[in-house]
Amino acid sequence: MNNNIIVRFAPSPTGPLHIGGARTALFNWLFAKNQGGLSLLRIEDTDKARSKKEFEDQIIETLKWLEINPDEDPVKQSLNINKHVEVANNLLSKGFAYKCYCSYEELEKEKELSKKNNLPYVYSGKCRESNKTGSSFVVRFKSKKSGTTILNDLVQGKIEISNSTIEDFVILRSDNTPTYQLSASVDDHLMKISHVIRGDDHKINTFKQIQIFEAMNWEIPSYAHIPLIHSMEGKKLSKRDAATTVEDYKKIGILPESLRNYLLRLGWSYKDKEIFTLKESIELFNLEGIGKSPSKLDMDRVLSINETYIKNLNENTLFNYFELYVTNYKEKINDISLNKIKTNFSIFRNKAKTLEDIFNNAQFIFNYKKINFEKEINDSQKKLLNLFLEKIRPLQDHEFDKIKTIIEDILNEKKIKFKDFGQPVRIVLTGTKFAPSINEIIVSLGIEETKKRLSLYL
RNA sequence: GGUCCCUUCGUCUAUCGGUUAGGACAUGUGGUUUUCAUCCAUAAAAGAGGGGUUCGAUUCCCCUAGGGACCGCCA
Repeated sequence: MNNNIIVRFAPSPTGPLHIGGARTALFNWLFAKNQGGLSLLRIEDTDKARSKKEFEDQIIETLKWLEINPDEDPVKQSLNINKHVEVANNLLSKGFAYKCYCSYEELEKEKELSKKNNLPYVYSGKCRESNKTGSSFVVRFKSKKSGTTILNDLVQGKIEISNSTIEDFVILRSDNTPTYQLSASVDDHLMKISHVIRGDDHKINTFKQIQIFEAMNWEIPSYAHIPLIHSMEGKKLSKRDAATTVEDYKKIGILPESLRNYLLRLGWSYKDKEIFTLKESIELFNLEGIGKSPSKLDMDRVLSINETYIKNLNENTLFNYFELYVTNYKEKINDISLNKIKTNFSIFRNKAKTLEDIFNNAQFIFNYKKINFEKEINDSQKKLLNLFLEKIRPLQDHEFDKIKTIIEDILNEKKIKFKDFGQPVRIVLTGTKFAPSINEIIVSLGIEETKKRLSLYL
């Protein structure tokens, strides 16, 4: 165990876990596992208005589903607020921060003015030197005004920024609560985080947080900013886009290992390898393999990878997934039908891309409806069905192997092709043209049910 | 608008100065098949543009163009 390597995934519980967050969590977790370090989960719930317990639970639950399990119990940032305030006051007394009495209206005016003049808005910092007092104030960090700061990002490489572009950011709100910049810095320090792996959208924040670290004389962690996941339109993924939350994928029957595998290969690669077991991904993952450009979500690829896992997973494991999926997202299947599905599971899984496909493929077992007879079946087909029924009437469930001969006899007798026989039988037995082979249908239904369904039409 | 980042087939990506620029998904075609699917084979498909450096650039540098992120008392 390498105790020097500690990473964290720090979502805010303001919505369900989305796909970008899941990937960040995965990369953090894989990095820690690969390095023999520690992977922690910190719930950033300092925004009281938007944070919800249900989302916190949802995020933890979803990570569990993906088998991205933190090495320690989740930490709630809100429980640490006293420490954050303490640091703010410390900064204040050391002269690294100051009280700002500017009113909301005052700042709005400044913003408007710079917008009008087409200038970038940066807080003027006028309260730094003024002796203004008042009842309401925020605490701002004294950002460096000159020089440049270099961030050696583990993914992006060297990033140099002019300090003057970083404003005196707020670290304590007027209600004396800490802002994100402060809380994140303090907690990263307290939790001894060695590597901060997060989305690219945090890059500017890093320059702010580094200054807090420097002021407090804390050791600065390493940073890795991973490119964002874009929608098909090439924009940052938003709630409006389709399939943005992990739940969206769960709902259509994507397996956790498939989603993990897909997410791993989205923005990271190892040679030509596409399919990674969990063990392999831990062994092979590294920050160097992360690309620099944002990548787009591709549902076709998700489905394709899922199909690979559906085809290759051990049958019991897959059936357990299926059962769980049905209880969570579909109407209950009665025990007899479920058992039929289980004993003939390979029939249904072989033509499925998702668990939902398996469910749909097996529908004819538990959700059989008599079809519009007149429309689909003509008289000669009806005679065929009758003949077939008569021939299989004496059969028992263990005599499936005789069906093949019976069908061959009928084909010879009537001098027809299999298609002419198969089509009506398939429709009558399943209610759809797209179903497994006749043999498989009969085996999965059982002889009695087959007879029953055939006689419905005679 | 300012700051920063990015740019190889439609998509995810390989290439760490010399390759017929490779793979996967999707797509087209053909074959297997008891419908549908699977499976197999095969095809088409890419270095944004312009300058350098170099014997040689997709690869290194610069410019242009395009795209993106950030610019909250949200995180």
